[in-house]
Amino acid sequence: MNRGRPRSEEARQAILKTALEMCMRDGYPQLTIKALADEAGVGRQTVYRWWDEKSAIVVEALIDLRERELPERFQETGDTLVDVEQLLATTYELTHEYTGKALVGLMADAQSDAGLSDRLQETVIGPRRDALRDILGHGVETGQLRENVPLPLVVDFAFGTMWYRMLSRHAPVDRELARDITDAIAIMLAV
Amino acid sequence: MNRGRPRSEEARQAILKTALEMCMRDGYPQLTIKALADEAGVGRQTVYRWWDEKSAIVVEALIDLRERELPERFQETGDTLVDVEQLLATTYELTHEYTGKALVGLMADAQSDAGLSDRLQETVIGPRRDALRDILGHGVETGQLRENVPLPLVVDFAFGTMWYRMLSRHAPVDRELARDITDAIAIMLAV
Amino acid sequence: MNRGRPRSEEARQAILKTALEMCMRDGYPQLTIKALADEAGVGRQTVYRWWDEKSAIVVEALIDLRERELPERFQETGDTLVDVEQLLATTYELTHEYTGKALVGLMADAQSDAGLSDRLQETVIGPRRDALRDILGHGVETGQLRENVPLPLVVDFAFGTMWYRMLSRHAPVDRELARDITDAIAIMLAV
Amino acid sequence: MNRGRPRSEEARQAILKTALEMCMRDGYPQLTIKALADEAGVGRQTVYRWWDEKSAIVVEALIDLRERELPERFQETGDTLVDVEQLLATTYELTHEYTGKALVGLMADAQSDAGLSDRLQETVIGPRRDALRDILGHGVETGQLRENVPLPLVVDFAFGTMWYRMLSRHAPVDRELARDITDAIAIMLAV
DNA sequence: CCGTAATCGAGACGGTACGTCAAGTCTTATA
DNA sequence: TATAAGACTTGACGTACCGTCTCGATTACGG
Repeated sequence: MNRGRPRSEEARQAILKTALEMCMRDGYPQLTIKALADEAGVGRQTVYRWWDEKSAIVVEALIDLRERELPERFQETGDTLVDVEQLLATTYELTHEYTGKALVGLMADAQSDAGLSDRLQETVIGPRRDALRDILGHGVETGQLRENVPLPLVVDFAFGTMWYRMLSRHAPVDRELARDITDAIAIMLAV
Repeated sequence: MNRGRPRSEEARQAILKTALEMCMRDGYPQLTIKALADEAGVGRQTVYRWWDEKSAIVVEALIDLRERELPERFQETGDTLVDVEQLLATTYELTHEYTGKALVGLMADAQSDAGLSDRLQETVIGPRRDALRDILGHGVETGQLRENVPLPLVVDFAFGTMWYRMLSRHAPVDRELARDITDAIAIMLAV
Repeated sequence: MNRGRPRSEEARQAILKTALEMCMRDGYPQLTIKALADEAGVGRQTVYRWWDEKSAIVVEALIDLRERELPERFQETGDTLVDVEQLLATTYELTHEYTGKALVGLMADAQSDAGLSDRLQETVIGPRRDALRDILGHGVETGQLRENVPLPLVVDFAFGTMWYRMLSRHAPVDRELARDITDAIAIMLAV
Repeated sequence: MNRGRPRSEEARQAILKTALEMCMRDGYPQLTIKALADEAGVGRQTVYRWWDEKSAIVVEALIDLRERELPERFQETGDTLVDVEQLLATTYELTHEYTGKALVGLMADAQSDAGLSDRLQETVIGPRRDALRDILGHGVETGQLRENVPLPLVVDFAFGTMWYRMLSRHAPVDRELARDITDAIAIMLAV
């Protein structure tokens, strides 16, 4: 049976919230477990008891954030190009403002951590790709877009540009980019 | 007038070579100054004398590699689409095989290091973009490609997809991608 | 209220014991924090957490030793000359055999460290001087020694000779010296 | 035959002078070869070419100083007690003001360097002892002092007190001490 | 309502890499 | 050949964080 003191939800929230804040403020590499525990007002052991490594903390924090933020920002309309632009605008904004540094750090860590790579694929990369692809696929089905175009490459275009700009900062990641990409997709997929 | 013992070119080469090797083998975060010095058979102080931080070492190593490898792999033909595919194929291969992990690590570090970000822009990101844009621009000038298409976005497409795939590993970065991207560009820029 | 994991008395003892051993064996200058930590089987940080500098470690080790060794070796008899000789013999032996190199090193360090100088005065030099002076003073009070002799200079004689010989090694510091010095004091202070 | 550039006497003097200055100013342990060479405006190799270790430099500097200073400060009179006091006063002053820190440092180093210990005995400790002993011996011969007193112990008294006070700083080493010690010797050796 | 047991914050533990400093050696051009 | 300059390898310095441990104090549940 359940015995002993139950896990403190308060501590969990404080850790996740502080982790994201520190990522945004100082950058992912500067987020250390020690600093995180201190700033969250939590014992270091409490962190290690529930998470193996700092990437796991940040991933969980990102999922929590997504579940809170995405639904209330994005509603499909059925008009493919409108939905695409809306999805991209929402994704770009959320990623750029709140989770950019954290995600780049996670991706970098994943380069030498296959498990983390898979987890990111399942929880962050994949769902986003699926969402965009579903919209585009629906557009093809309803005749709004033409067939015989490799949709994965179109998805790569939309998200690849975002990542590329976030990494190299040669151009902004904003609402205007969402429109430009949508326009380009419209041309490529014009019936 | 007296200039003292000259810098050891041997040590410099050993450090740069070892740095790239360790990046490829173990990953950028696992490349520590101590391990690098030990494996290069060099005093730790010799590393610190010439470079401020490990990112500077890796950047210099990448530049050296590029100067050695790029010229002998890529020759322009004048046929825009051929040149584009050749440039992308060469860039994809070199980046994916030799410098991928190093570049991802550098980009991640650059998220919280403006100086490094600028240096990467000047030495790695910018030149690549310029090379592709020049080829595309020449294609427009010679009438091989149509006008009125935002070339920067096309460049984002080509390199963004590469970065996106290198980061998330959802699809390969290879010669086939170079052909697919070139095909897509051909469609977007068909006269 | 919560005080965390308590300090490890085991580690403390290992550090102090090893410090004295290394001083005796290798000499005070050769006692490095790193070597001390390694030989004591202790993390380096554990040393730095509790002591500012190596002199502080050695001083504490000397105090601990003195508290263990002195009481069981020296008991006053009331006969001034006997007590003097016994105190000197004990001090000479303990100093020469166990703590000589350590004390000389500390004294040398104290030349450019006023704080250390004061601490040595309080914990090592002063108490020794007081002990001898008390015995001599008692001898004067009880009429065993004559008055009107500057006792501090007599104390300087007894301990100065010890230090001088320990430093320059031109003659031994042993039981015979204790007798010779006591004889000389007997002549100087004969009633 | 002699070939090549001759040794620079200028450099030698600069090194010895600077070594003593730095000892007095910063203390013997703070005198590093690097800092010495820099402050003397001399190449580091020039130091290592002529001296094995820093103690050798300081010993040579002390000998040079003694040869310059002692003769012009001390002239024997034939009156034993006057000569004793004059010798002690001169020695105390010179040692305390100019060479104290250097000598303490050397003595400390000599604790784990038998060669240095011997060299100090020959060049610094021994000659001083001999000088005082000669004066006392002459006093005995001429009947100014009584026989049957162990002169070495008297010498230990005079110089031991000086060292003891220099080390522990519990009392000054000055002209007054020279008089007090001379008075005590006068009592001990009264005919 | 009392004991058992898992949690909590705190902080010491043995490690490892950091970036700095000086050691003693070497290699250059100049004198 | 000696010199000033300064790069070389080496190793200790003192610091920061790692991941583990041990403490008293805090909460739940089951007997």
